[in-house]
Amino acid sequence: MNEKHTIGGLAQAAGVNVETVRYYQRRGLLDEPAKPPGGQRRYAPAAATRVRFIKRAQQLGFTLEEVKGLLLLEDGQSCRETRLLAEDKLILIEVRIADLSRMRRLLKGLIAECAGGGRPRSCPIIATLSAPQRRGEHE
Amino acid sequence: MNEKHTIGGLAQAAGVNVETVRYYQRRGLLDEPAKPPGGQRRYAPAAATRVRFIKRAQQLGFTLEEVKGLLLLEDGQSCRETRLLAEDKLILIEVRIADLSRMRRLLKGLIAECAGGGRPRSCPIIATLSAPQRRGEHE
DNA sequence: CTGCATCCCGTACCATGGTACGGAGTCAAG
DNA sequence: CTTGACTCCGTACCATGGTACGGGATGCAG
Repeated sequence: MNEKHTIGGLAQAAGVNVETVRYYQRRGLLDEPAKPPGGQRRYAPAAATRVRFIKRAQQLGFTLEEVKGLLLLEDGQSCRETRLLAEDKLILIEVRIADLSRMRRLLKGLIAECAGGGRPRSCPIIATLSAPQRRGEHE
Repeated sequence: MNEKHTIGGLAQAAGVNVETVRYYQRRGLLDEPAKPPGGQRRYAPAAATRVRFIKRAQQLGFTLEEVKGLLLLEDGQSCRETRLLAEDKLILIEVRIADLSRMRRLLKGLIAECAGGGRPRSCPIIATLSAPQRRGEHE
């Protein structure tokens, strides 16, 4: 069961569409194993791992280009530049978390107010969130 | 300076392209003020606020359709259904935060390991992140 | 060795979130 | 009242991240 996959097997193992695998190959996120003369390609189990990683990273909001960068972390031999890359991504993630946390706080407040007494005044979320765009917060 | 804007002024005030404003109108996220017979539309300052809100929400990972939902929080008179909507969005945000937090933890670990001694073994991030996709975590 | 499932590969199409273009109308200064 | 900037509106185009399609080759079961 842990043998080398055909593209279909890989796709299934990784939980994606065959076309998606091909697409990742075209995009350079996954390399295409050499085709045995007049035959079909075979993928090592690691390929499935890689595809799953791509999917996870995407769910966290990275674009395929960014994921490509993340994948250098695995491929690159150079741990040094690799670490810098990871640090960049970390900052990116932290900014996103901070933004979302702010949004969460605001939403919670809104919900509490709404739940409070059903007062007829308009929910304050918009006014709050779109205030003069405090600089340096998520840019 | 706080007068009603033309579409260009609105776009500038909100920090977006004129075409984007039109696009939001087409998408129903912003309503188009009536055009005075044979003239040009004028937008209340609140429109800029709204556009800024849309942009912020997008940066937090909401699609325009979702933002449309969020905007009902402002538009809708009904605080009750509005609250339910907000609660849904809150859950969505919390899931995203949880995912990102996991990613952050992993990246931090990776960076620490890399920084540790420059050992030549491959960075463990990929293996870790793409582990058998523990179910119930971010689905 | 026949037949069905897959693979291969190129090309086309899709949704989302815009951006660009072009011709006609309008507004405001000089 | 001319000129230049802007508006209006429809339509076209763009990038991203895929998905679908179709014809020929291949693989594997019976």
